Amino acid sequence: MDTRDRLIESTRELLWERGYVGTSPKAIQQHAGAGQGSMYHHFAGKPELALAAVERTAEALRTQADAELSGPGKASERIAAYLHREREILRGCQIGRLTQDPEVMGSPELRRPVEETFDWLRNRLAEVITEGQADGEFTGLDPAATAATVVATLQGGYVLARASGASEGFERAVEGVLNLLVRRP
Amino acid sequence: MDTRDRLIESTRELLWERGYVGTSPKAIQQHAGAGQGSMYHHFAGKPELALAAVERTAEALRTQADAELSGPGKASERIAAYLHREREILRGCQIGRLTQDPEVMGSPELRRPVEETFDWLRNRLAEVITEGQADGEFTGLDPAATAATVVATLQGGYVLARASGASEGFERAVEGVLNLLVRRP
DNA sequence: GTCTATAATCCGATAGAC
DNA sequence: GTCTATCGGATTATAGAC
Repeated sequence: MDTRDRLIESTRELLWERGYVGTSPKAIQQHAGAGQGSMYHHFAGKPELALAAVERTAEALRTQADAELSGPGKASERIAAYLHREREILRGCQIGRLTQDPEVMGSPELRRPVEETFDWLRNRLAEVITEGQADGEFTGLDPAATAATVVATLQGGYVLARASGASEGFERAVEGVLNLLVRRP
Repeated sequence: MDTRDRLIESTRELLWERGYVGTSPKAIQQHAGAGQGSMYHHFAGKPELALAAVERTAEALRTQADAELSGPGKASERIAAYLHREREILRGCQIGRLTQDPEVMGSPELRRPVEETFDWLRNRLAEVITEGQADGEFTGLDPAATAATVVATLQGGYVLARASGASEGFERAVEGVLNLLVRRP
């Protein structure tokens, strides 16, 4: 991994941990083992570096999600697999946390990959729900609204877990939405 | 409103907008129309002022939520009223946003009111769900898990709305979870 | 490409006059 | 109580040597 790559990876890590406002160029340089001159040779400044990091993270998240959602099994099984995927729950969502950052949301460039990621995820989940309905699952549900609920449960599950410092809140929320989706009396 | 109060209210506003890391004492002073000496006369520093602000916000949130959840109507109607309450959706949740702040979560004092707020809300919602089950609603659902899902949907709804810069994502998520809860075929 | 030096500004806080 | 002055350190760069 060359210096440019280490800078991007360090930025991804620090954005996840501390957000954009809380991440300084100096901290990135130290984490990457690079000097100031090196960072400013590869990137014009903090915003450009953050954009490279966010875009890489967004693509990784999409790839991971699609692996579960386009895998084998019934629609409900694929959604359950996605929700139960191994996650670093207490660290939160790498993309979702950026929505709390005023400087990210205030920059159209930095915000675009965040918006696109959630748009993609909601659409993909709605497709899977529609596929399930063709098999007799999820009867009577609106795919778009239900997809939004599933994504929101995930994002909110991270909030509950971080609030209590334990993953239990996340797991309860996921258990609850799966019961609502699948075990419909 | 005296100076001390204006400092607390300004801190509440800025914590909501920019979080703890993104809020400087200087910004608080300017927002409150107070000088440095004035702020440091009333509070030992930024952490003490933030604690006063967070505690006041937590209590306000609890009071608001309890007004809907302990109001008139069936359990499902009270939950719907709570979810449909007027909110400044694009500004996000004043308490939930703090879970993304590493310095808040790293301070046991600042984190306690955040954790207590979510504990209280989950418990209160679980009680309401249990009341509904006594009336034949929510059959077959686990109250604790379902309560976690409802709270997570709200918190995640804010994330979806902020990601797209429009409240539609929030409203979809709420619509989806209410359909799952109430219109159970 | 990477390094060190330098700089203007801001940060969180203290001191002391009024 | 509130104000201004001041502080040491961090931030976000730029300049220029190597």
